[in-house]
Amino acid sequence: MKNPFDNLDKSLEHRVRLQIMSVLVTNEAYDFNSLKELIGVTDGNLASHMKALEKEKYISITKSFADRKPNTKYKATERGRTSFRKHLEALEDILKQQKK
Amino acid sequence: MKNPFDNLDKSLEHRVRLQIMSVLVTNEAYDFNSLKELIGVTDGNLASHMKALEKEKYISITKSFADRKPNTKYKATERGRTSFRKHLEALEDILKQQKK
DNA sequence: TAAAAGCACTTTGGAATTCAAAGTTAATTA
DNA sequence: TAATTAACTTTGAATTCCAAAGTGCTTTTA
Repeated sequence: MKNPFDNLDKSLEHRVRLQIMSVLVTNEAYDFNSLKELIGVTDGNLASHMKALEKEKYISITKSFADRKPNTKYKATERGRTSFRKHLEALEDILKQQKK
Repeated sequence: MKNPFDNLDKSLEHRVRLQIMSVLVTNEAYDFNSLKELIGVTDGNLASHMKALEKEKYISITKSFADRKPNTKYKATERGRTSFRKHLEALEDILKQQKK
């Protein structure tokens, strides 16, 4: 096995972004405020992490008005799902390596 | 299950330090230069990561002269092993959560 | 014995990352 | 039209990270 540490994804090494992707991969979609509450970060901070993930094309954004309020929904893209899975696989390999 | 993301260890979120601990937990001891080669970092960079781990009391250091050259050996402390294991457990929980 | 070399740092300076807080914009409600 | 709310963007500061240069100690070489 190649060195699994080399397969870690830089964008997903940060705890907050890992958690965001974790939520978006298991949920069809998730909105800004729910994500903010779940993760416990400020709105500005969340927005900037979302921007980083968007830049990587790991997520897509849909803006609308729901209940007459602005509502932003995020989804994981296929690319995002693949990268997330690979990152988890690298983590799994690290775990396996440890148990030997 | 509590939120596994809260159980991640700040000191072990960095790729290099995670790899260092991974090596030290599976090997009785490891010296500076072997670690440096294995991980592929500069000596100064490695030294500063080691210092961070030492500050957390995750590793212990033994200096000596071997083959008439200075030789620094690192070991994982019990505290380091425990923290490392807990970090991996948190990662495992995250992985499990994903597979549900 | 003086100079050179090697190891393991420490220091320095700069770049990148992260964060909270404040400011901004667009749409809606009063 | 003023106030409110969501979802940002900007700002400024703190922290982290890194390579490169410099240092101290010991051994080797000349």
